[in-house]
Amino acid sequence: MDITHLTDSLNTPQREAVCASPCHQLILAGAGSGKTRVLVHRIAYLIQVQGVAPNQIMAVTFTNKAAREMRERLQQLLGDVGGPNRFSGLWVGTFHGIAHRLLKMHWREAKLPENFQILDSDDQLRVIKRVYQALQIDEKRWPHRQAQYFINGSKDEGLRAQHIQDSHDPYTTTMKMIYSAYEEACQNSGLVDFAELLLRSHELWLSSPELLKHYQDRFVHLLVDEFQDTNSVQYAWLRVLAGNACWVTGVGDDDQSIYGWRGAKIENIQQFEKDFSNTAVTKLEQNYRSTNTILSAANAVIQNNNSRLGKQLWTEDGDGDPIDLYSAFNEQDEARYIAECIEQWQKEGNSLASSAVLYRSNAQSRVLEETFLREGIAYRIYGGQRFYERMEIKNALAYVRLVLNRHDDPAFERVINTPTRGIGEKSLEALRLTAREQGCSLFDAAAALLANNVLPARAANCIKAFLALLDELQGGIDSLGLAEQVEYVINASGLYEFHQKEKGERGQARIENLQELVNACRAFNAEDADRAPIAEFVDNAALGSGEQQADEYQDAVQMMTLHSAKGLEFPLVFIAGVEENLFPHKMSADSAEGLEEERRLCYVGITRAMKKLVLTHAESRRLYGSETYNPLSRFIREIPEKCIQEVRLKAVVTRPANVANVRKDNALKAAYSDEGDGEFKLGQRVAHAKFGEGVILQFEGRGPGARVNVAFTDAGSKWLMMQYAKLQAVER
DNA sequence: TCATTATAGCGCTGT
DNA sequence: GCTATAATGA
Repeated sequence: MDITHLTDSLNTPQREAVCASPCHQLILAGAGSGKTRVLVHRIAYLIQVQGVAPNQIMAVTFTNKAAREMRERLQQLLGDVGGPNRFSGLWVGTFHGIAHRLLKMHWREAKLPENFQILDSDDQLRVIKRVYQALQIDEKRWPHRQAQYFINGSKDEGLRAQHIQDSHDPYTTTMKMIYSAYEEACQNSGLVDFAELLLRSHELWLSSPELLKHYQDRFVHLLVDEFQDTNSVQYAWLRVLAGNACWVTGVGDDDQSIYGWRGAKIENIQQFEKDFSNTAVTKLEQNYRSTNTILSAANAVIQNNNSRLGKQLWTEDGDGDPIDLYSAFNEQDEARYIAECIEQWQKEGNSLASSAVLYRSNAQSRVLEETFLREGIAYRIYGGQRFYERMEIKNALAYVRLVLNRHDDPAFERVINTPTRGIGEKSLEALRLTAREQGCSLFDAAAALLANNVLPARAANCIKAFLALLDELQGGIDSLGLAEQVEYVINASGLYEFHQKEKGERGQARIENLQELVNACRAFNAEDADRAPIAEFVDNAALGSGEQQADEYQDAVQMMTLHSAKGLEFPLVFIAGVEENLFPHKMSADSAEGLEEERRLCYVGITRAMKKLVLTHAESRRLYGSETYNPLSRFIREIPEKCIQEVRLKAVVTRPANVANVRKDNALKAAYSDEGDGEFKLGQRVAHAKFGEGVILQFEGRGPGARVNVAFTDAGSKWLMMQYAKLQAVER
């Protein structure tokens, strides 16, 4: 058989991995070394050359994005070979998605109600808060977040509350108590959080040997992407499923392990070779993505980490452009510089979508966003406040969830008084109390209280009306299509009207989001014929796989955190806020492991860039309300000097830059051309009678009508008319 | 008793 | 900045 289409485009180590005879494989693939390509070609090879049936293969990823990409690339490779269903039965999905699928199919064995719902971390926190109330725990002494962290951390390690060692310290005792009550609350309401999906499906293997046997017999090849991100439960889950007769392929890069805080264990890579005998190890070190300069920087940075398996990326590509380093006065100036560079990039004939701005924390996106908006640069933000996490969307979905499962307490609490219908804290407290005493759901409690006639008339009427509404919703969605169902729920619940009455642009935005939700329903393709599409839609929303937004195809600058950039590549990459306390983040600075993880994150960021990398930092930054002055990130000093060129505005070069070549590139000409009037320059420190001292960021126009943008120390940044502002130059 | 409005406290990364 | 609580008004 002709297999050139599978091997043509591969280098020697890649080809060896793809064409290996059945065996356990560990592929250590550096950034940009063609990891996904190898994985996809390997699957195609198994099917087309080794005759493995598609339904004997499972491929697991971490993000929905990666799963989607793998599916698409498989389709490209195999699509025309054997008709549309050529690889039906092949399982491609995220750990969470596959675990969810298993639990849905085997809910009885997993001891879950058939219509169990997924809890996102927001919902989870709500449940925890309710547990605090029930147990009368002081949230001042034990912050809610701490309990959430404890619960998730325990689950990631495969530990139930009962497995937590009893000890005499109050911390463990309290946490164990909370964990235990939380488990009970979830079980009673049929709720499953993210970590629970994994833990539960692992327990499913252990408690149902015949079920496990079925899947062990079925899957002959197990392929796992981003292996360095697996946590203890995921690894245990894999090992059990693999059994003794399954070939496991792990693909990963220890240098890109950035989810330690979520329980990921790099050690799993080392453990792999011990647990699966005769593992063939392949290293992919040739990089096809970046210039030599970018790779040198990445290699130099990551070399400062101690615990590494050891890899050195190389490329046949030339040196390319140096890495630019821009020192901004503040975050406004930083954003302005980035916007200018992007405009220049676009003028040179590049698309906006070929550029990306990466940052350590989502809070940084706001200033960038405002600047892009002002400059008319289209942008698209990934992550941050996600669509399905918006309040109005969660409210709408809560109604849907209640229709599907009335015992879903978090959903019940969320909407019982949204829109306001006269059921306040007092009534709710009565419901909670009954639910707690009876060990039943809030819904049952409401019904019971009404039946017993123990509520004040007014509250009783309101609750009665709410329950009637639920009935009405349930009746109303029969025989409607998915989108119409959701539309109906939004209208009949009064949510639409509620948000319409909200003042300001906020309400308008929420209405638009709700409409967007209906659109998303319309575009949704249900896959599981056995389930109501609406139920599947809600689960999908909770698992975050509906992440596509409306403007997906618009040409726009891509903005995201460094974490969510993993696996992506862009010709032009900005990393903003390369400062101590921000990157590396101050929360990670006190531990060696924390710092090494930050460094790996930096490595991930650098290696996203194909042609050009720009690093920016701000000398002063307004963060969380107060002004901060952060020194340059240590990571910058770890990059060889020859790779970097410092870009500074002429106006503020008061001391010689310590890097040889200070460049006057095209992007900066725009800045030079508007140098302003006479004594005032960009970066000039000025004083204003009312606003105090500040720094000039930008000029617009000339003569008496000219305007100037000044970032004031106390008053924030303002646009002022030159002729009225009466600015005084301040000598530094 | 509930709804609305003003103020204090807290903040990383994400399935 | 946003959310959770406290104080105020209906």
